[in-house]
Amino acid sequence: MTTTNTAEISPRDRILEAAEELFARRGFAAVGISEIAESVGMSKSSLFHHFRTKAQLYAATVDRVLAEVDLELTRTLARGGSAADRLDRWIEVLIDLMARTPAHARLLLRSLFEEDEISNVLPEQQEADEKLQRIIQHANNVLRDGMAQGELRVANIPHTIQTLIGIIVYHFASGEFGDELIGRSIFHSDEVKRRKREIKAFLHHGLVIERGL
Amino acid sequence: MTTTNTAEISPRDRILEAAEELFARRGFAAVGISEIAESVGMSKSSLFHHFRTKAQLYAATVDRVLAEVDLELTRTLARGGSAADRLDRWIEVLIDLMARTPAHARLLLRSLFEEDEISNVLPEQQEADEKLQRIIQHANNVLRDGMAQGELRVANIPHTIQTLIGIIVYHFASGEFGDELIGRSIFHSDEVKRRKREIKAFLHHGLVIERGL
DNA sequence: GTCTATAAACAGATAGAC
DNA sequence: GTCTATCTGTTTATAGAC
Repeated sequence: MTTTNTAEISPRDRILEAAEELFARRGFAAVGISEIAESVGMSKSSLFHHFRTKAQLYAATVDRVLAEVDLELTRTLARGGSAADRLDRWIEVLIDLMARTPAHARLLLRSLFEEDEISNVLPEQQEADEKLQRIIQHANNVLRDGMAQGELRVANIPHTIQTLIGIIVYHFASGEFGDELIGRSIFHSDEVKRRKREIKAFLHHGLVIERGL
Repeated sequence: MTTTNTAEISPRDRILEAAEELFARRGFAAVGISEIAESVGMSKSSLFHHFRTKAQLYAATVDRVLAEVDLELTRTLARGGSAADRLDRWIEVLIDLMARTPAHARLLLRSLFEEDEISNVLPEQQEADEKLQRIIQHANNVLRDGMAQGELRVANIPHTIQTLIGIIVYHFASGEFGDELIGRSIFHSDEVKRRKREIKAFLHHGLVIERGL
């Protein structure tokens, strides 16, 4: 058994994990390299051996999250089914991912609404962008199919995607505010289940009761 | 006519306006005092004459946004009407506010999902918190009334509030990503109208068409 | 691959003149 | 109320030993 034991976590991945936790919570600018190094139990210099700049580390961190999201969504959609079923699974998988790794939700929200905090020409940044495009394309395809086949109400697709992101990603990124509003941790198992039920009910019935019925 | 001419904007407000624009776009940590000072055409020291610390300036900036949101929501809800009508107006007013001042949406989203980036004991922070509580309480009241009177489907109220925030605030805070997804500026007048229509349709009909109908 | 030491730039904040 | 000059600490990043 040499150093290529797959059971051991590489220094690179330990750094990425610590970086995700910190960047997710406080954002790129508020987190120092020394803080990440301390959290992972290394010196700053060792960290710079694995990532040349802070920006590159951040981009790699975001890329890693988007890769996981893209992978799981691609996998569940490949199973096929009706558009309504695939939409259900797209939502379910995304929620499970956010609920399992709270840092993912926050970092994903940051990657959506923070203006490019970093140079924008890093290869890691471009790869992350492509993954984000694929994630959105998945939703696009499902919604298009569902509307074409009469399973979904005809609506503006990009706006519908924004609505889905807002309903799912914002909620699980809302941290202390969300906890206080909901009354307990938004990541509590029962509360995650409740979120799924509430979203499903919203998608099926809306909120306002039609007077004409 | 002395220096108390109300038509002139006070240095304090000019600072707050410049700070909002910068903090909204890049967050507390990424914006330097000198940058704000330069943007407003002052030296750092002059800025420190009006606000003792950067944290206090940030808290005052957030407080100012929440005060405007709270004021407009309180005003529109005071006009009364059915719960469904008041919900419509709560949404309409919030959207108009976000659409009119893009920085508001981003700063509001930050105040919701960023963990207290500042000391948490500043009076400005506490005032902002109270305003946020009032904004949420408005939604709480409207939803409670609507469900009690059969105008709204019975749903979990905190989760419904999270859904409304996600649908409205996240969308208008989504910046470049939103623009790219939608295909033009999310703040374009027609696109804001479309957002209102899409949200209203979602609230009235959901997204999924029931097979049993 | 990890470390100590350090460079170079910049941050928030203060002193004190005008 | 605004300025210039400065203090003090921290930042990202590098040099070079082991």
